[in-house]
Amino acid sequence: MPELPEVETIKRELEKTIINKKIVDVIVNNPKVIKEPKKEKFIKELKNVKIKKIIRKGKLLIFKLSSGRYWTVHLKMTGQLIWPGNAQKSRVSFKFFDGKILDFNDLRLFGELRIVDDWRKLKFIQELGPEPFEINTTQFKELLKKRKTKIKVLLMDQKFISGIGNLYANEVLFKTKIDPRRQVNKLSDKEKELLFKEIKNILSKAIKYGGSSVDDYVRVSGNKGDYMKFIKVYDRKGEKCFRCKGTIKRISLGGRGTYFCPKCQR
DNA sequence: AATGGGACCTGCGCGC
DNA sequence: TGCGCGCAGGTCCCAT
Repeated sequence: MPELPEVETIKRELEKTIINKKIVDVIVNNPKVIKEPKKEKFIKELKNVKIKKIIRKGKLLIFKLSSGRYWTVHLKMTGQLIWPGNAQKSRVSFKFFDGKILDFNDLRLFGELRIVDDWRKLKFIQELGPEPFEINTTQFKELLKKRKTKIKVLLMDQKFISGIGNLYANEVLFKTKIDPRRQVNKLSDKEKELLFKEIKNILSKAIKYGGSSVDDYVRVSGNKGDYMKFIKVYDRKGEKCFRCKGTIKRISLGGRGTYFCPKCQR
């Protein structure tokens, strides 16, 4: 599932391929992923404009166009951006002046494409919490104050902090030996500091290795990310804990699969 | 504010 | 072997 490191990887790779290139055609194989404006207008907005800049905010990719408007892409769970593509199994494809194609694939059709005047006005963006890299420890601890929910649910809440999804929430809590069910207000100062440090460490390392290819995520090239080999708990139900030889357990928190070691995560 | 549920989708893996 | 069901998770939305 694409989280901050995966989306950042895609952003960096696309910066090497489509910046300053003109889109000459848009092929829509399934209009469902186009959220605004309607298909015809969407195509018109992208035809004969260049991609000037790529921005990432949380898990959202934003392309600044030469028209001054913005094209946004949310990959949700199964979205992929592939270069060069072929428009064969894509939902929408973008043909550039040199004949090369960027594919937007999305098996489960949850992805969202938009053209907007200003991405900063999107409701999703306005409500988005800060990224871990935009705040310091003091601010992180301040955000946690007065919250009483389970720590794992809060880490995945994009309105609280943006960029962390299910996989990295599980990994960060394993690394810090914190039980995902712990109430936020019961965490010690030391635990909060450690948590914040490891959020940044793990996300940075995942970016360095090009993200984690679980489920459908792949890099722009179609290759898998390399962070897989560092994953300690995600999807390891019933297997031995790498740290204490306990058994990894799977429970549901916030409606999501939660993996942890009940023996060493307290 | 917290919690839990369903909705959106499709392919895969499990159990019978 | 084959079929049907539950599950996967990012986000929104609703009820309590």
